[in-house]
Amino acid sequence: MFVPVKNKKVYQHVIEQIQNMVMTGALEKGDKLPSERELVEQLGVSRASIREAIRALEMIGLVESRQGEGNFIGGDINSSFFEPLSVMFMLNGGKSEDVLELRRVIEVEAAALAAGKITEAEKAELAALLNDLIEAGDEQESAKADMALHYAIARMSGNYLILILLNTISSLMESFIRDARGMILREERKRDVLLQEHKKICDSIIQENPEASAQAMRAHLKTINETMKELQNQQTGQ
Amino acid sequence: MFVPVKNKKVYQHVIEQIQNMVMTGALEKGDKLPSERELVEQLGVSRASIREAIRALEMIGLVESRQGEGNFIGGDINSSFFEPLSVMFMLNGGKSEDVLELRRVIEVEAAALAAGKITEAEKAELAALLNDLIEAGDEQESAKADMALHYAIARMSGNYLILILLNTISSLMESFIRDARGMILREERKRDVLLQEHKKICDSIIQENPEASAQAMRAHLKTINETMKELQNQQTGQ
DNA sequence: TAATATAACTGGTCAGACCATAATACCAAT
DNA sequence: ATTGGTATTATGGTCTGACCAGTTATATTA
Repeated sequence: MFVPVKNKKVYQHVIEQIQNMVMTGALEKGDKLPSERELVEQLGVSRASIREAIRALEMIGLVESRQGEGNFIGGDINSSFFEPLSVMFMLNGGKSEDVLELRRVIEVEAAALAAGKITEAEKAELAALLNDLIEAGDEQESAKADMALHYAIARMSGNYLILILLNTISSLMESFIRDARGMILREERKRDVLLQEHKKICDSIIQENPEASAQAMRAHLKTINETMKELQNQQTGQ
Repeated sequence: MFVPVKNKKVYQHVIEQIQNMVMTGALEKGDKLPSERELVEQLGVSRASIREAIRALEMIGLVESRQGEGNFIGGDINSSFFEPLSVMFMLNGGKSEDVLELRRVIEVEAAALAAGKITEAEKAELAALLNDLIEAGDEQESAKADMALHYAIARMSGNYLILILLNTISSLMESFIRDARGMILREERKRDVLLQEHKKICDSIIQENPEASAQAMRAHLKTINETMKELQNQQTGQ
C-alpha cells in the first residue's frame, strides 16, 4: 500500500504519496488514513514528518484531522481551503478588477452552459430560488438567496471546476471588497433592477437559451461591477 | 443551542499570527521570518508546532522554506494558487471534459480582453510569435511556439488571474489527457487548419476586435477539443 | 590579499515521552 | 434489557532534545 520513502524532503514525499493515492482513486472522499503511528512504520519516516505532510494537506482541505478518531480524506471545498488564498493574492499585488473580471467570465459562461443542459427538476429549483429572492424580507435573507441562486446556476452548468472556481472567486471578493454583497443590496433603488436581471437570467436558462442566458448574466454582472466601483470610489475618495 | 467550546490547536494559532502579520503589512513579500528557534521563544510553543504551521503555509505558497537560510514570505502565486485544485478535482470525480470546457471559457475571454487592451508593442510580439509558429520546423518547436502564443494572449488580457488559471488548467490537462499537446500536432493533415486558426486569432486581436477574437479562439478550441476526443476514443476504444 | 578552514547559524529529521479526545468494552444499578 | 458510569485503548496534539544537512559569516592561514 504505502511505499517506503527515499531521499529529498521527506514530508514532500509523504504529501506526494497521499496525493497520488487520491489521484489514482486508491483513497476516496471520507476514507480514513492509517494512523500516524502506522504510517511511521509503513513509510519508514518519523511521525513529525508524517504530521508536517498532513498539516500541508489539511491546509488545502484534502485531509481532515479529528483528534481521537483519525485523519480522513476530505473533499469539502467550501471549508478552510479558500481563506488563505486571499492572503496570497494580496501579496502578489492582485487587482480587485481582475477578480471581478474573472467572475464575469466564469458566471457568464456558467449561465450559458446551464441553459444548455438544464433538467426539468432543475428548472423547478431555479424558479423556487428566484422566488426566494423575490420574497426575501431583510437584506440578509436577500443576500443569502442571491448567493444561492448564483451557485445553483454554477452547479447546473454541470462543470464541477466552474463551481469550485466560483467558490474561490467569491472568497477572494470577500477579502478584497469590503462587504461586497451587502454593498449592492443596500442600494434600495437598485433592488428592482437587480431583481429584474435575476429574473431574466432564470427565464433565459429555463427556456434553454444559452445566448440569452449569457447576455443576461453579462448585463447583471455589469450592473454589479459598476455599482461596486462607484461605492468603492465613494469610500476611498472621501 | 449549544455551541462547541473553543478548541483551537496550537499550530492554528501560529498560522493565524503569521497570516495576520502579512495582512497588516508587518510582513511583506520576500521578508525573512524569525528563525524557527526564535519563534519557539517568542510564541512560547514547541518547534514542532511552529514547523507544522509553516508546512501549512508553505503548501499555499505563503511561505517558502530554504534550508540553511530561513523561512521567507511569498514566492510565486503560480505554483501554489490553483495547483491543489487538481487533486481536489479528482477527489470529487471531475470529468476531463470539464477541464477542456473551462479552458475554452478562459481562453475565449482572454482573447477578447487582449483585443480590447493590446498595445502596439504587444501587437509586434504577437506577430512575431505567430511567425515562430509558422516557421517552426519539427513538432517540438511547433508545440512550444503554440504554447507560447496561447500564454502570450492570456498575458495580454492584462488579468493575472487568467494567466495563472490557464497555467493550472494546462497542468490539469496534462494529468488527465495523456500527451495532450503532442496529440494534435501529430496530426499532419490538421496542421494547416490550426495554423490558419492561429492566424485568424492573432489578426483579430491585432485589429482590436474583441468579438472576432473570441469567435476565432472559440473555433480554434472547438477544433482542438474535437480532435482530442477523437484521438482519445481511438485510444480507449481499441 | 586571497583562499581556505572553521564556527555559527538555519531548516530537516528523528526518537520518545506525555497530554487530550474519542471510541470501545465492560460492569453495575435500575 | 436498558441505562449510566468507568476503565481501556487507540487516536491525534504537543513538547523536548538531540542530531543531520545545508548556508553564511568569521577566523585562520598561505
